[in-house]
Formats: sequence, C-alpha cells, structure tokens
Amino acid sequence: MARSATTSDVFNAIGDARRRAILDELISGEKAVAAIVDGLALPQPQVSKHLRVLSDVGLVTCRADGRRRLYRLEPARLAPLQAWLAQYARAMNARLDRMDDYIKELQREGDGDAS
Amino acid sequence: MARSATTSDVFNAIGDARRRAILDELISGEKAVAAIVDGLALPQPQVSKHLRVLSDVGLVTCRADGRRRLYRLEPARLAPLQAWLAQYARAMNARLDRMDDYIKELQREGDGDAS
DNA sequence: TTGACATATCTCTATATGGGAATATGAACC
DNA sequence: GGTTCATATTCCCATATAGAGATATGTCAA
Repeated sequence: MARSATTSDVFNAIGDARRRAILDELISGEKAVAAIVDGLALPQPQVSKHLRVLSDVGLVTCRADGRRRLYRLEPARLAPLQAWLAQYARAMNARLDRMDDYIKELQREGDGDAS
Repeated sequence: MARSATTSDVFNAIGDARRRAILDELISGEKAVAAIVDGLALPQPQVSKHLRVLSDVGLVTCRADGRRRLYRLEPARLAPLQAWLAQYARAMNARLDRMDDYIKELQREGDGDAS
C-alpha cells in the first residue's frame, strides 16, 4: 500500500508546510481565499486544494460572503495534537526542562518557521 | 512534484500512525527492535524502516547493546510541534476554553488513540 | 570457523499525493 | 441574458512513499 491519506487526520493534514502556512495566515482572523493567495504567493488552485484538506479535517471552516468565501481557523481541532504531546510531557518530566530550553531557543532564533 | 519527504521534518515524521505507535512504545523507556515488533505486531523490516525515519528526524536515538539496538525517545525533538501549537494557543485565548474541553473529552474517551 | 540470533537494507509494486494548467461553478452587476 | 470577479474542480504527471518479501550485515556463542 501507499502512504496514508492526508485527509485521514489532523496529524497528516499539518504535515505539509504550505498547509501550516495557510493556518498561520488565519491566526489573525477570517480571511478570503484571495487574501491567503496574496499573503503566501501561491497559485489560487493550490490554496483552494489545501483549504479543502484542512476543511475535511475540520481545521478550518468556511462561510460565504458575497462571491467570496471566508475561511476561519478552528483551533479546537488541534486538540488531538495537544493531547498527544501531553502524553509525552507527562511521561517525560525528567527531560522536560531540556525540552523547554529547546522551545525557547527555537522561539528566540526563528519565528514563523516552526519546522 | 510529489509529496514532501517524511524525513524533512518532525511534522511529517509523526504524520504516520505507525510511527506514532512506535514512539508511544518508547515512552516507557528504551526498547530493542524486537520488543517494538512484538508490541505492535508489525513486520520487523517495517519497524526498522520507520525507526530510520524517526532517527533521521532525531525523534529517537539508537545505542548498541550486544547484537541488539536499543532505541530511545528524544522528546526534546517534539519541541517544534509544541512551539507551533503554542502560537495558536497564544493567538486564540478567546477559544482556548473550548479547546481545553475538547482535549479533556478526548482524554476521557479514547486513551492511547490520540488521532 | 560455523551457526544462531538481531537488525538493517534492497527490490518491487500500488497508491496518494503536490503542483501546474485549464476549466467549471457561482455570485454580483450591467 | 451577458460579463466579470472569486473560488473550486478536473486532468495530468512526477515522485515519495508504505508495505511485502528476500536478503545482507553484524554480533555473539561454541
């Protein structure tokens, strides 16, 4: 068999850097597709396709505004990720401090680049 | 072009449910490949391949013990994920309560199944 | 050295994708 | 209706897998 489908779950959906970029765009609030296209300098069809994937997983929702579609982030859907990470945090208290250092380091140097 | 490589970053690496299962196995501590194979009932070559991916990304490290290889989790490498999520938590305080509810709900029903 | 055990790698196939380009759908306005 | 703008969908291709199976590599024991 092949790779599992991106639409299967949140973990796969956020695996793509572009999709993360789109989500990042939406942090500041609802946006139309064109705004995302402008912000990321990606072809419109690609943005639409990625939005579809994100939508299938529930990470974004869409509402019509005239002939535009306004997309909005659904941060609650990131919960599975958060929950998964929490398992590790719980089980690994011993190394958490080191993890925190790493986080701070990342936040200091890069900014939007969370990869 | 095709999909981006799984080895490119942590986000892709944990996109695969089997790889998450392997990481979950390692939460309890260092384990040999055979132990993981037994625990997950996966073919040994698959486990080795997934371990390779996880290793490339730094999520696990390996040390030799006789003819066995003991793999160990490197939770610090989950930091990019944590940092990425933190962005959303920061920007979305308004909806955080709802997110917390979702998390608690997930933790209540499923347990290991964080997908 | 020979043999047994533990793990890694190689080969092969099917499949799901990501990106590009063209086009279809849909809404507002004349 | 016809036109224009905004977004979604379809077609096509190159590619990176995941999984299966066979085999190579490496380590210890006798």
